[in-house]
Amino acid sequence: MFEKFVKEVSNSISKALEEIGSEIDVKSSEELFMFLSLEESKYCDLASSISFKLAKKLKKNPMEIASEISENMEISSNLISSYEVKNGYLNFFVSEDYLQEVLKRIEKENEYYGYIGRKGKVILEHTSANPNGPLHIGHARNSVIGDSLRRILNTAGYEVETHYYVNDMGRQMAIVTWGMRKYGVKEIKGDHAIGEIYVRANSEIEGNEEAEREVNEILKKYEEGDPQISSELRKAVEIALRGIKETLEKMKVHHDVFIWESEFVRNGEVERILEELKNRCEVFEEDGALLLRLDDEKVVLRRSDGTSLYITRDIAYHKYKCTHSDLCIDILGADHKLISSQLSKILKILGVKTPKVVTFEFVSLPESSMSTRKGVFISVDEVMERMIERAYEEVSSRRSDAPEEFRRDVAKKVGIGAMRYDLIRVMRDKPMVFSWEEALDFEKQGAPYIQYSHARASSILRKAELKKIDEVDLSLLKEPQEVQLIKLLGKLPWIVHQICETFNPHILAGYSRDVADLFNEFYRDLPVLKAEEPLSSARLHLVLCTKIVLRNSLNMLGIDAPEEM
RNA sequence: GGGCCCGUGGCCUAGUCAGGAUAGGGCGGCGGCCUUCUAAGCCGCAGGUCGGGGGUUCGAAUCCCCCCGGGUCCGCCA
Repeated sequence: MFEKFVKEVSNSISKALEEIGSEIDVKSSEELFMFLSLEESKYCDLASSISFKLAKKLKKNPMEIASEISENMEISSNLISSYEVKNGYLNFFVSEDYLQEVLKRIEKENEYYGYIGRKGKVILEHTSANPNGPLHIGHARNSVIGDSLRRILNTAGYEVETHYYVNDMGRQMAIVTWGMRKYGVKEIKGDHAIGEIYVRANSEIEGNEEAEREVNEILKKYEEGDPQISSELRKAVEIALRGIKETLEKMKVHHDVFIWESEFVRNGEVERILEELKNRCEVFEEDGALLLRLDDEKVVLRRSDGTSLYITRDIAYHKYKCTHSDLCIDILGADHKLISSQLSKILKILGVKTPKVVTFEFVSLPESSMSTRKGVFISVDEVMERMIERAYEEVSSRRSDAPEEFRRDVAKKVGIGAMRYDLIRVMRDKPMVFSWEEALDFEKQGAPYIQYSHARASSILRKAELKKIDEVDLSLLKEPQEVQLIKLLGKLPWIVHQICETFNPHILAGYSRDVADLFNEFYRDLPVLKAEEPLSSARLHLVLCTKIVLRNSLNMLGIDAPEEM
């Protein structure tokens, strides 16, 4: 609803500007938003500092300009109640109609509230960790950003297809295959079993020329399609992948397609792309390898032994993704920035649309960065297990009367939710340091806090009978706690919009916490069930709307919203 | 050496893209609130050179330049 309000305010200011004779030509509402210098403000519901902007141009006092605009402004929208000029700002206020519209819309749209009419197909690739060990907490950041974006974009209206790109052709899988022959596979969760082999094989291979040669041989034979090697290597990938999938499922992370890298070699696409590149740009040989010149850097496209490289196969994969979608998104660690910019340059040469690359900084340990190869990492499995355990202790102490099954269920929802929330709440560009103390602290404002607010709202609704919204006098909701809460509830679609523009899902984490905050204040100060009619009924609808917004927000973050906890 | 990112009270963090009205939160600390809808909650107090220095501007956490600290990339690895 807030988007509508923004639009109405924009229109009013634009018209006033036209009256004054200021020339503007802005098409989209986003441009208008920027041009009119609209900002959310604590002094009003929407402020414009346009007069400051124009002051320079018109060589006039901002105050004068503001009053001039204000005098020429006409409000035709029922969503705007009033406006004022203050300190040079144009301050707009939302109307009572607006507040009621918010509540009605939320109930009407219910689980779809947050939809903003986006259209088109999105292919979103995320996680894509090499199947050479278990997912660690750094991979989890990728998964959580990717999966939250999938849910948010989907709510916005996009058709989203998520991909996990399985790197079965890399050197690391050859190393695993080599190690698997030597040590066999332990009877533990597949990804952990493969991880152990990988670490052990790596340390043994290092500096061992004989072993290095054997690994290269495995790689070459796999690419050639040698049946024996292929079946061994594929088996290793499958074992690891089975474990990874189990972990992802527990995290509530969903992938629609798992696509194997080798596919693009087998179907001849890699070869076709090399041919096309030869025709389109400067490709040359050096010591038997095939290279491409990009600006002042050189990119190797094929090894001297004839095998392909990651980037070459990635070109083929991206050609597929970008031609089969309206928007192609990659969620990648910040270390991939260079290679993805090279990839985009090559795609441009091929005349293919380029992907939107969404990067995130690493999660490290207090003492070092993580390394699958060295076996230095904290697995997501371990984090989930300990967080669920912690949550279980918590429910058990708070709800000692509740049945075991209930406590287990809540512990799982809270534990996983807390982990996801902690990974999503921080802006992607910021490096994070993982600490157990921090992870296991459920006292801070995190997922459990928001889930708890949802449970409180649910609890009230369980105890009351709800009248139809049209039969309730919503104008009774006048207390500041109520009004503020309603205003915030009205902003969910706006939040979704912002995330679609920036791919910054942490905005939603902050928003849902703010909703919980205001709801808790409302909850403390104003009785619902014990209020008199018809006020009680009106408040009940506010509780329902809050519940819907909290639930939808949590859903978009992949966090369960328990009815009771 | 070059590129990219980050640097906000003891700790974590929002705000930075699109410069504006007293820099928002949280954790930890201190002090309060359970005979009222779930206290995983609420209220109050203490705590800030927005890494440093220049510059642009009526106005800078936000834009530009330099420097410092941390991360990361610059392979016939992925």
